[in-house]
Amino acid sequence: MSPERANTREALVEAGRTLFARHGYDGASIRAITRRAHSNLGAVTYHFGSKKALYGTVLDGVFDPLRQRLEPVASGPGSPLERMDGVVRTFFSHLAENPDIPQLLLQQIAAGRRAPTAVVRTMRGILGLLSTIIVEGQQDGSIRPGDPLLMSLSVIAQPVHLTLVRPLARQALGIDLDEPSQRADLVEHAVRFARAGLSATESNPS
Amino acid sequence: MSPERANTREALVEAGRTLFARHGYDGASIRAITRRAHSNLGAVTYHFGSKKALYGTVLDGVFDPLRQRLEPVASGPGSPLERMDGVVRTFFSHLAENPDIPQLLLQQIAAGRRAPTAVVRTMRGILGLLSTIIVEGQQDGSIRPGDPLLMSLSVIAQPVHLTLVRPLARQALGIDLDEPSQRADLVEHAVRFARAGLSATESNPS
DNA sequence: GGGATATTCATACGAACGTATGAATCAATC
DNA sequence: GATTGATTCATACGTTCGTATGAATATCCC
Repeated sequence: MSPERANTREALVEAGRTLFARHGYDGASIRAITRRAHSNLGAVTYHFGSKKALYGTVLDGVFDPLRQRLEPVASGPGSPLERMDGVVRTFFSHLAENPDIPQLLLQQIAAGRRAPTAVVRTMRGILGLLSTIIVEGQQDGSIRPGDPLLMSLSVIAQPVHLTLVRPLARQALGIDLDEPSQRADLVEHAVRFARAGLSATESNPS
Repeated sequence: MSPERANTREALVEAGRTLFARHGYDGASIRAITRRAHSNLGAVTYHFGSKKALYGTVLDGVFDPLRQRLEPVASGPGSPLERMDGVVRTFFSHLAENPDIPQLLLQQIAAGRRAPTAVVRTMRGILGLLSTIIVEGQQDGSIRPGDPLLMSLSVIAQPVHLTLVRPLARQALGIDLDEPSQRADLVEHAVRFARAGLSATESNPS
């Protein structure tokens, strides 16, 4: 018997993660998911009760670790700007190591449906971490004034947007941001851009 | 007779724009589109030949005007940084006046399929405009060194990402970025963030 | 006003969808 | 080794999908 058959439930979650990310909730059929998991059409109904329940399980397993990984970086040692650099780098790394995450997030936004709790929880958590750093930096004078929440959104936009737009950039511009050296340049650029966007410089209009 | 019945083709494009934006290509059924256009199931096949052809027509009519509107702003008078501010503001305005655009772009990226020519053309055009400004600013010393293409992507990320993430922000954070005063703050923030991310010195005129 | 053309409309087809059902098979306990 | 519960599997149901077809109706030109 095949080795992965040992845990059908796990195989379904993994196949679901890949296919939900690739084709969205509606676009990923139970037939395709069970086929990819080397399982049977009835397996999703049996193990999860419904397609939607499988989707929720997939999201829980994918989004929570992201927040957990950013947390120590954000509240660790270093100046606010240094910690912010770390968050951006870690964000990039995590998205690169888990390519399904940005896709799932994208599919979720595109669907326009009410976001599952895992997504909301993660978003609140991450923006909270960043806002805390920014407020701290504003207090010690290293970060310029401004709404911490909006600034956090702009910072997050760097790794998220640049990761999401990758396939389009490849097709429209012919640049492959997955290629390691280009990717390193991309991360360095994003860190610098975010830092420049935040840091308090000599003069600032208020 | 109903007044809109005068031009079925137009009504189909409009209904298609709304529903493709709202539900994606696969999610917007011909039945829903023709129903919304107060037309008949066969109308899409008759006027466009296929669903895909209607989709292409919708994208052409939506993306080309964006580039055309940004062009005079980018190549108009003013310093590079000032023109960049103008581009960001104009981008926000255009997205706000045409709420289907970010949705359509999002659906397109989410689908992961090869992007239609209208999308590719618009993306190339806009990034070309921004890169030109940035190169110019780097030559006159007002914009810091760096890959002009990556910098352009980071600038674009501000209006695009902040517009796309709006519904999620409302649900997860309880902030309504559509509300006029909040929206004005958002635009001002994005302009400042982009400028700070680009500018070589801390010079902040006005 | 009548004949040609353009457009609308009702209907049909095969395919794919999520889910339900019940039999077949496996695993563990006694 | 039989029994029991967990899991797998084949199959069926009703719905919706994109497209095709041909009749019905509207529009236009002479």
